[in-house]
Amino acid sequence: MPFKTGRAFLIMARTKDFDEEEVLRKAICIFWNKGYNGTSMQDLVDGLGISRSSMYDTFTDKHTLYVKSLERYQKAADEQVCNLIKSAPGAKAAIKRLLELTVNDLIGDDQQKGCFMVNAEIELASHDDCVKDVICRSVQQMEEAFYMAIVKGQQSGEIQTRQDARALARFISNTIKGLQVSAKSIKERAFFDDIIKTTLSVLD
Amino acid sequence: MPFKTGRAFLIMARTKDFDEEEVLRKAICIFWNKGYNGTSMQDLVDGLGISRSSMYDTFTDKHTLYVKSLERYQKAADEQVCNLIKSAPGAKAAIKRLLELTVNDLIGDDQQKGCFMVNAEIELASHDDCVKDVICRSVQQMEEAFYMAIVKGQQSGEIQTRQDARALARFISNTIKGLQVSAKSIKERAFFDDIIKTTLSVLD
DNA sequence: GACGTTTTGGAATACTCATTCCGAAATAAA
DNA sequence: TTTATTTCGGAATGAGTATTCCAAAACGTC
Repeated sequence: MPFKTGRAFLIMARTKDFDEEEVLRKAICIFWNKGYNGTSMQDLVDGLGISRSSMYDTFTDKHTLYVKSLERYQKAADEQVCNLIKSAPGAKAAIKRLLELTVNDLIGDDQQKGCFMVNAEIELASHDDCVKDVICRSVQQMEEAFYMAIVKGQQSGEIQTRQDARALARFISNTIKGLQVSAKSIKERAFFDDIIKTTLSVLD
Repeated sequence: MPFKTGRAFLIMARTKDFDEEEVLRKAICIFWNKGYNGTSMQDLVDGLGISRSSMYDTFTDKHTLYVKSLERYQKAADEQVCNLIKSAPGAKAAIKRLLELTVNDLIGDDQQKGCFMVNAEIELASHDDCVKDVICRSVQQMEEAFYMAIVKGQQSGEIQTRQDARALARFISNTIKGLQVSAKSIKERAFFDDIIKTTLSVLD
């Protein structure tokens, strides 16, 4: 009972030694690298820098921590994409920059983690409804962001109108997913550049 | 010692109760559905229809069985693609049919297993050199099959020559990988049709 | 500084995992 | 049928798993 009755004054106790957000960032990296089934609670204890009890106390259990990590990653990724699209001079430039940045990040990662969202989709989407929901939200948001950018691009004449904007948005999303898979085993930039170049040609 | 010395006559013993190939087919399905880390030896004992000791006796251990399953799957998939390309009337028709067949298989699978090769690439390629080798061989063979078909298509004037054949082959491979990821959480045909349609438009 | 509460580290628990082992059953040739 | 050998089923092993528990340390308020 943290409150005293009568004169209601709070009795505080020991404060948390760690920053929950920072721990979550570390958890993301671990799950991202080794997957859900590939990560043990011991791995997390070793990597998060907090004790087992603090972990369970703060994040309930492994599954809850995983989903929370995934949601956090999804939110950050979505914001990044939206900001990039907003700040770019036009729709085509936005998509070009996004593809290039994605490949840069993928290639630059020595651990070859790929994309946390894609990794989760492959490992768990068909067996874990909770994870599936996060994935579907992410797919939806991504598609919608591309869709709106492409519609604008088509209105301004920057992007061809032979294909409808929805199809183009899905096509771009699909290309990105493919890149994120290949980055798991391939590191040669030329390989990715070929795909980016060909993909962008569809918009002309 | 199965051989007697002197007059070299073989002494035979009990024969295996199961067909190794058939067991391997079952193993493929189980690993394909649940992944390497998600599959326990108990799952395999239950699913393969042979005893634990027969499993270890025939396939050494879990990892060996997994790699053998993956190799078998890879070989069958490669043959299927090559046959399809050979039998199709032209390069463009071959690629179109391949994309459509792939999506049909993906959507038709109630378990939403996706592609065993892609699943393995995501789960293990960056941590398991043995698996990585199988993946890379598969990627290479697939790209090469597309490359040769596309070169022919370009020579016959069926496929545009603005992009080089290597880039187009990689682009098609990448599209397929994307589809195989999305099939893990999406089942609406329209979604996949949009991507196929847009992808094929690149060849015109 | 003392009290009441929370956090913390690490031991303890209960379970599942991959792998090994062993005795009994099966089989082909002698 | 006997013999030599292998397969087979299931129990046994030992390491690794997620989770719980507890006593001691930490801290804000009194």
